[in-house]
Amino acid sequence: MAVTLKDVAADCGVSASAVSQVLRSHHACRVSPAARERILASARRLGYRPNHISTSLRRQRSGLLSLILPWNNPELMEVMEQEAYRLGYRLMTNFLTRPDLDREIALLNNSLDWQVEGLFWLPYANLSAYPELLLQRLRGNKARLVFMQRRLPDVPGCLVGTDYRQGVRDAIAHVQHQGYRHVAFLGTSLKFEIKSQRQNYIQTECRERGLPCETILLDNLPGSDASASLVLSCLQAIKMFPCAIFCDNDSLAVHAVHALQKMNVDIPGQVGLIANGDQLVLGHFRLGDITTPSLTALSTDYTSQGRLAISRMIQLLQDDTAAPPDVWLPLPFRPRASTALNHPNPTPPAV
Amino acid sequence: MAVTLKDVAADCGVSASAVSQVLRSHHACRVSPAARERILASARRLGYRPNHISTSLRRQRSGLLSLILPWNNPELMEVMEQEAYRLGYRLMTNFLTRPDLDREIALLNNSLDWQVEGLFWLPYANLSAYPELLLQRLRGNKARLVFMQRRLPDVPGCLVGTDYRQGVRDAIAHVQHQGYRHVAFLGTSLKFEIKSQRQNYIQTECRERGLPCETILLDNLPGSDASASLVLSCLQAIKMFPCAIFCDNDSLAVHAVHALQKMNVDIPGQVGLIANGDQLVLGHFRLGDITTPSLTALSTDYTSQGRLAISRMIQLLQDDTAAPPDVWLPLPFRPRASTALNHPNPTPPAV
DNA sequence: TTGAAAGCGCTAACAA
DNA sequence: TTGTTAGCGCTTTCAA
Repeated sequence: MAVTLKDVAADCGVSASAVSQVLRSHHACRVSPAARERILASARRLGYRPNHISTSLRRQRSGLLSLILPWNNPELMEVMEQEAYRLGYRLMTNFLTRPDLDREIALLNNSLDWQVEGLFWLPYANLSAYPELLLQRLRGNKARLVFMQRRLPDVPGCLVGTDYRQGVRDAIAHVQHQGYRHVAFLGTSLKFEIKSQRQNYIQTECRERGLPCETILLDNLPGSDASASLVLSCLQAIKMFPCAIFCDNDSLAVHAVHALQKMNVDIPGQVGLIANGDQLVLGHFRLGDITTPSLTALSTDYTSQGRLAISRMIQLLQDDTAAPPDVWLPLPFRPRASTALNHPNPTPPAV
Repeated sequence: MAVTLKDVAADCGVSASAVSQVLRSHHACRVSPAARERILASARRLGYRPNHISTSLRRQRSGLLSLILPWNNPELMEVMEQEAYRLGYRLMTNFLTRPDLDREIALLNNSLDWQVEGLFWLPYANLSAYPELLLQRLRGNKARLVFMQRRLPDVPGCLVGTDYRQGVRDAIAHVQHQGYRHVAFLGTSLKFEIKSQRQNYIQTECRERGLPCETILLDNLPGSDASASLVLSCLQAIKMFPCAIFCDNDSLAVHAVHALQKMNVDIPGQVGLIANGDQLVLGHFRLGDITTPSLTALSTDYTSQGRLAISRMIQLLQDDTAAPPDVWLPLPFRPRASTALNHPNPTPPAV
């Protein structure tokens, strides 16, 4: 069906190796100009296209990279895919929207089965959760590994992440300065290391600044009707007003807005809201700019992170020697309306 | 480096083909139980994993599918990837956020070079824009084609789309019933067939219902600061109030909300807003539920569309004979606050 | 300057 | 029940 090297060779009466030389070699031209011309003409006329499967097998080099993340991140996907493509690689992307360890493992194995040259990975679980066989493959020096945000111990590779500590510091300083006298952390109770890390940063920062800090953990991932229980948990946990609630992701923040508004709680007067993520939505807008009130947020710069991850990968791929050092990108803090306190002495809402 | 069939064969003293039989054959067990056990044990112990590149080459069957769309659609990607995976295929996804014909062509060719078995594609340009070589490859009966929303003539394949006609009909009926006396279509002036199709539907429907209808086309894609010019175009085009503006995509709708609010135009009192798309955002929310006011919208059901596209592809892959018929999914209309007119005799805004 | 040959890892037909 | 063989399409020595 498809036109192969052999077809081109037969068409212009040379050997397959000559055709391969002319069509695919970047450096040398050990073929006579005349033959060269004939080969190029034949190839064009027949519509020859190289078969990536066979070149990958022969060269032992697939040109594939794989991205595996525990959530759907269009912004990161887009920039990484484009950068990879620009540099001659093809990125296979997989998002695990819900926690699903089996699928995560299957995807990692499948990627490795496809002989990917590199893997971008934000591991959802801890080291012990992954099968030994998989870890062996990962440790075997074949595929390069760039961890996104969180590294697995004892697995070689470098890391590109976002530095939450400074972001949290900025956020807490801001809300204290605005006059909030209480802080609450609103998260999900999933055992996911990064999340508890953020929680710790917030608690530490509040302690140092003498701000009381409550923690509210929701049992299940917020579905579309989780708002009611959410607002109740929020308000019950709040002892002093005005209170600033740090929502551990954008989704929680939107839920909180809806829920608080339904109960006529004044944002930012009685409750201030800080979102973590501030995702790019529709390619143009940050989530925090779309809601009413607009949401004060820690807005992770996934475009930079993605670009950096790719360049780190290229480094790993090019010289086998030293892994480049981990990078932690700064996390911009964006104050918006949801924490612009203008009630010096607010009254607590009637719960 | 990696453990191959040969390694396993050598390890337990049988031939490679025996190992292949035991490890990879689904049907027969022509190998003695004893040998079988030894092989399985060796494979497990050595951590054998099949090389997808070589099996694909040998079997002439890659198990790859490719999705190429002219915009970033996380919802569609997620459902299609999962469905494909469930059915034993691996989906490679590529989004072209900005119009980029060269990249689109390159991605199509690259997918075919990888010997994908099927291609899901929403062509951005018209037939004549694509090189003849590419069209030949697409017409050659190798890779199956499922067009998303829009088909290219003279290229075999089936289609899965959304039926805008009924959706538009519902929307226009709704705004007329709400009391809007004028309609405006707000779109981008990109030459993209689907868009002008929607525009036509709206104009036709308005004509039949005796509603005057203006068209506003923006020259460039809306960037973050396009709002000002946008609102001006809108308001200048409006001759009668209250006016319902049909925004051809979510992004335009959000821009319109911002712009109109900045100019103190009352939504829905003076201007009603209808969004097309109503994308799922953060996996939980529809865009129209996040904004204030909430946006009346035509909300495309990408989850159904994706699932259907995959099942169509499987049909194409399984029997070569007849292409399944095209499908047009119904397009749910969701009235929300942005068209809930409550001013019977509104005054025009001061422009 | 060229072609023959070997082989990447695997599978499937064939022969033993 | 098994091993041998011949490739899939391509690249890269090696010998002519």
